[in-house]
Order: sequence, then structure tokens, then C-alpha cells
Amino acid sequence: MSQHFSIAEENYIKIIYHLQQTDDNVNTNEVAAALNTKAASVTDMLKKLKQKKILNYEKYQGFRLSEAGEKIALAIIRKHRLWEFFLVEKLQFGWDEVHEVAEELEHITSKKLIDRLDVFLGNPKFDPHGDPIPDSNGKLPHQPQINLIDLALNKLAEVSAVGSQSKELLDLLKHKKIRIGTQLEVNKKFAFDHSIEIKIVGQTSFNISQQLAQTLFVKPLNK
Amino acid sequence: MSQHFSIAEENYIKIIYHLQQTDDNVNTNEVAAALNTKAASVTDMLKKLKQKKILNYEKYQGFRLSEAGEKIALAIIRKHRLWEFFLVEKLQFGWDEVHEVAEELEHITSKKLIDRLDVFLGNPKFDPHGDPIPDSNGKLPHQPQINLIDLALNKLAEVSAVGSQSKELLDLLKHKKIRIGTQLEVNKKFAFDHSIEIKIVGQTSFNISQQLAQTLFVKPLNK
DNA sequence: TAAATATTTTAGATTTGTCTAAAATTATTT
DNA sequence: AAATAATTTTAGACAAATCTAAAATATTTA
Ligand SMILES: [Mn+2]
Ligand SMILES: [Mn+2]
Ligand SMILES: [Mn+2]
Ligand SMILES: [Mn+2]
Repeated sequence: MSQHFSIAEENYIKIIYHLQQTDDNVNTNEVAAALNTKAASVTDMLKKLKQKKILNYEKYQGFRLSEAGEKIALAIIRKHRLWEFFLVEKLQFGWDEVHEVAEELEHITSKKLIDRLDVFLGNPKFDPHGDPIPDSNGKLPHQPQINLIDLALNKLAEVSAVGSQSKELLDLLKHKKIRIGTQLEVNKKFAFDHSIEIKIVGQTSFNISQQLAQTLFVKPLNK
Repeated sequence: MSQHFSIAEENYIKIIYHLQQTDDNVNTNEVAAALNTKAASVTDMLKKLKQKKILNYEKYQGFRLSEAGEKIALAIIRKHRLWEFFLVEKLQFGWDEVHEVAEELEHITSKKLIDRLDVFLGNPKFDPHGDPIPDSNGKLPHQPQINLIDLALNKLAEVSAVGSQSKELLDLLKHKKIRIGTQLEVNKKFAFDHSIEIKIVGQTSFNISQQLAQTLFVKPLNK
């Protein structure tokens, strides 16, 4: 019934999905950069995906996934994020170590495996980076979150996601005792360097840089 | 440092390893049959593996893995069997369902992943089919086992492995309440059809066919 | 031991995914 | 609106893994 896709095709489908979330129309060079390949190779693949009805594409006009393409992308992302959750929760991997491995695991084809894994993990809704995990029908849980830099003063909020998965960020957050789920509020914003003073519930306040604040996402808590 | 092998190469290395356990020298057609491919394709791959010093091979003379080749094979088999154990113990897969999935999972490259998985699973020594799991240095646990058909009369023994992974065998064993670890002895052997009468500890005796007896392996228990 | 048969290897294609270099198209400047 | 620059596509090549058909070698049988 449903077509089979190679690992190469799946990697293209996934990256196009991610790019079209922010971009209206995805373009060749973006994909080439993201996949560490050349524009000519991308064009080759675009033709193939178009022919497989996975992609809406007219040459020189940019492109987006078709509905069918989005479904495939979401299935791959589901696998990626569930495996990341598994690695962190069950195998004690750090945040910054899981992405590469999940990049391979996401291509394992068994649907039964991934649905059983989901149950085994307790149907998690968010991966270790706070990114939403699509359910087995491809539906994404909605998380109303904003950038920490945009959080109103003295409003309690909970850290819900991070915008980077680097070891460096993880180091810093560990040291500051900030993790996903941490409750905090912003006491003051400084115009000089755009740093902000935050207070974690039950701790004394401290300053964080603009750069860090921009990398953190929070879910405002109602009172 | 250590070379990288493609999935195709790994599948050849693994099958050659298995074949050379029973065969003195492995030959082209055997490999072709086992991998569902053609003899010509096998020859192509043999040249490549020889050149990579993984295989001792002279044309028309048969072949065996080199020491380096065996190490690689054992690493793949370790992954395959640990994943099978995971699927059965943690995700409630049946015996007969795990092989295909493990065939894919065995090619995931992260050494850290597999060593952590090993710990997570409690360092199992045998997979769900009773096959030994190599440790992280490639050493195989030794299991002194014999075919049930060769077990002496009235000697207590424990089922340790099965020689097939089919749904059909699993069905039969479930019905007879035989699983790995089951303790039994042979009461009588019948010359007419080579069937044998066995008695599971705490149950009444019954007959099993020669074919089934030949598919079961047991570890004789001292006294 | 010579003929017949089976096995293995080579020769030449094919598919997939990639690349470089050049051509075509689109976008941006003057 | 040209000219210039950037992007995208095409043309042609290559490596990996596979295949079929034919040739080479080894094994078995008579
Ligand atoms: Mn990937
Ligand atoms: Mn993630
Ligand atoms: Mn495999
Ligand atoms: Mn097994």
C-alpha cells in the first residue's frame, strides 16, 4: 500500500518540513545548506519527490510538501523525538548527545515498534528539548509558549523548551539549575545589554544574558 | 580510527560469520542464498571485503572472515541480540516478530547506545531465542547445551535455546507450555517414529515429535 | 580421463544518490 | 532598463550495490 522511502528521501522530507514552518516557500539553497550537500543534488531530489507526489514544486518557484508529504514528515519526527525521549529517560543520555543517534533511529521502519515504544515511555507529549511529539496519527500537541525575552515582568512561567541542543547550553543550564519544567519569573529587564534578572521559585534572583533568554521558551502560568 | 561499514557490507559480514560456524569454508552460493541475492553480487562484495582486510579470500577457493572481520561480526550480532531482548522484554513483542526489526536496529552505529542499552537491560547473556549475546569486547558466554534428542533418559535438563524462530514453533511451544528455562526430562524414546516422551517438572508426561525435539536445545542440570 | 555438470567470476548494464562545471533563470543594483 | 549578482537547473560524471548473460574454473560422473 503505502510507498517506501529511502533514508536519503526521508532526510529531505524532514528538513523541508522544518524549513517550511518558518519560511513561506522553501528554496534549494536552504535545503542544501541544512543537509550539507549541493544545490544540484537538491534539485535532483526535488524532481523525484515531486514525481512521488510528496512535494509541490515548480522549477525556479520554490516548493512545499504536499499533504501526503507532511504526514510522512510527521511520522519521521515522531520517531526522532520518541527515541530522543527514550535515550534521555531510559538510557541516561545527556540532552546534547541524543540528536545524532536519533537521526539514525528515526529511519527504522516498524510502525509497531514505535507505537509500542510510545506506550512503554508513557506516551510523552514533549521530547527532552521541549519539542512536541506527534501522536500516531500525526497530530501535534499544542504548547502555547513564548520566548523568555517576551515574558511580562513578574509573571510566573514554566520553562517549556530550548532553542538549541548544544553541550554549551546544557552546561550553562545545569550550572544555573534551569531545566524544562523550572518555574520562574522576570524581575527586571536591562536596556543597556538586554540582559534580564530572573527569579526561580524558591531561589534568589540572578542575571542572564540576552542570548540565553532568547534561547529559552516558557509557558506563562495562569496566576 | 576504525573503518566504517555500509549496511550492505555489515549484512555480508554477519552472514559469513554465521555460515563459517558450521562450514569449514564458506562459498559464494551459500551467501547468495542466505542474502537473497545473486552469486555475481556476492563475488563483487567479496573483493571489496578482501581489500578492506575483513576477509581471507582467494578466488575459486572459498573464504572466511579475518580476525578483524570476526570482531565486526560479533559487534553486529551483539546489537542484534540486545535489541531482540529489548523488544521482547520491554516492548512485549513475540519471539517470532523481533528478527526483522532487529535486522534494521543492528546497523545503528552508536557504541555508547548499545553499551547503555546493555546496562538498561541488566546485561542479559542470552537473547529471546536462547542465543548468546557477545559482551562489549566481543566475547561470547559459553552455554554447554545439547540437542534435546540427544539428552539421556531421566536426566533433568533445562530448555536453553530454540533452533527456529517461526511463529509456528512459538505457537506449538506456547500450547505445550514449553519456554526457555523450562525444566524437563526424557522418559522414553520411540524407535518407530523417533518421537520422545518428556515430562516437564510438575506436569504429566506427553509425547513430542522428532522434529520438535531436534529444534530444542537443553542444558543438562547436575543432579 | 574425458564429458557433463555445477560453481564462480567477469563483462557490461542499471539504479540511487552524489558531485562539478556550465547554462538558464530570477533578483538586485546602478 | 541594462548590467551585475545570486540562485537554480542541466549536463555529464562517478561510486556503491545490484542484476543478467557469458566465460572461466572446479567438481562429479561415466
Ligand atoms: Mn536522519
Ligand atoms: Mn529534540
Ligand atoms: Mn541487517
Ligand atoms: Mn535471536
